[in-house]
Amino acid sequence: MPKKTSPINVDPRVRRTRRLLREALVSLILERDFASISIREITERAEVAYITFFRHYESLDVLLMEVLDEGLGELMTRIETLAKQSDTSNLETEGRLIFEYIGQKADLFRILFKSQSVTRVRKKVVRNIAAVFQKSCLPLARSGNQTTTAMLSNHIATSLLALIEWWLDNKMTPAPAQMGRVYKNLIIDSTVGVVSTVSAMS
Amino acid sequence: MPKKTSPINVDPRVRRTRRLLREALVSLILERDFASISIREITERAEVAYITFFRHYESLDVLLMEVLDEGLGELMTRIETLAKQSDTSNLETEGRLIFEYIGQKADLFRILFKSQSVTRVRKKVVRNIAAVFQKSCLPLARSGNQTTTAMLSNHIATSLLALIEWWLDNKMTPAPAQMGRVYKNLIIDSTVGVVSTVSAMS
DNA sequence: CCTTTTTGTTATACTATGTAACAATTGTAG
DNA sequence: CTACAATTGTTACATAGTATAACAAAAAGG
Repeated sequence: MPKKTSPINVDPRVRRTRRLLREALVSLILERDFASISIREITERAEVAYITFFRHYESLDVLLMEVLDEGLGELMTRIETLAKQSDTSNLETEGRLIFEYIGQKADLFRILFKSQSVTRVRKKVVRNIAAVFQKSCLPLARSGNQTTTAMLSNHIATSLLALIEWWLDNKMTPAPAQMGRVYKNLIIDSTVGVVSTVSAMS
Repeated sequence: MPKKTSPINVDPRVRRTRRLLREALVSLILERDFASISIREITERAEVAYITFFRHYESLDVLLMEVLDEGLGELMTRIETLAKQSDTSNLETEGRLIFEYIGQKADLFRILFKSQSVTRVRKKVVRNIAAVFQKSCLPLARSGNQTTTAMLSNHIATSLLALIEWWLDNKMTPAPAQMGRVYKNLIIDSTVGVVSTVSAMS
């Protein structure tokens, strides 16, 4: 197995520097606007030389991407198992698990939604989630129309993200168990319920 | 009637300058990223002195706000009439009118969704739309729970915006008439349908 | 312990923001 | 038409951030 995929052979100084820069960006972005954060400020908080930043990242956006990728990968795998559920009770349970997970990594998701100038990242996340539902969610695939399935999976993806964002803004109430029910009823069931109606379009 | 609300008494040079700056920003933002656009570039394209920008706007964001406010006001009034519809056929018709209107002012809405660093503007728009539905959409108000109505109106607002964004990205197909039906079935009816189920939460 | 790699220090070029003083132009009122 | 007022243009300058380079210092690895 190749060692390049899981870089454990990295110089400890490099690991330390990159970790310090990530942590500095996270702590800053939770304080104020992403747009107002400079590379100088990040390196100062990380207690690292200014030029060191450019030895690891070509831009601020790349660092932000790395920070988000830290946790979004796990979210995607959870959403995949979510999308494959067809049983009613499992659907609700998996919905609960998603919101419990988000509650644990709340800081990370606050960054995803809060940081301005990451519309691009958000769109990418929406596309990924929509693709997962388009593949895995069987009731949607049953409607022959290509445009319809694309539109409905986009609806599910954006609705899920919007629900997560609202939940974070609403101090994470109601509890995850109730949010799991909301996910099932409001997002999945109601969308699946209109497949036959909407897919009758030309 | 006060003249301050509709400033017709403005110096024609001021009107001209502000119009040139708005047009320059719009043409630039449709070409590339908002983040990469500088004030210098805007003033050059507008054929206006650099310092003149600061005589009218305190920042680039303020100019962007003015550009968006040009057209979003009309959208909001249309959405208000949309939210008040309870008749089934009217719901579909008003949905069609919304998408016809968006098709006409497509450039403006592309700016709303495309321009990075306007997450703040987007959130504000969502809040405004959600407030309209929370007030006007009677079936939602029937559920006593305050949290539920806030969540559902947020769901409608974000779903509508996401559907508009998807429609613009999809080259404005299907036609507005079909999108009107989608609006009715996917966003309104399915949301109203789960009110009783979801509002049974604590 | 010696070599390699990484990091820190310092200097520099470049670009953009934002302000100020003064001249030139344009609009307006008499 | 003229004189006054307001706006705009020109030039200069202070500040801040990006990005790169050369060389010294420190840390990692054999």
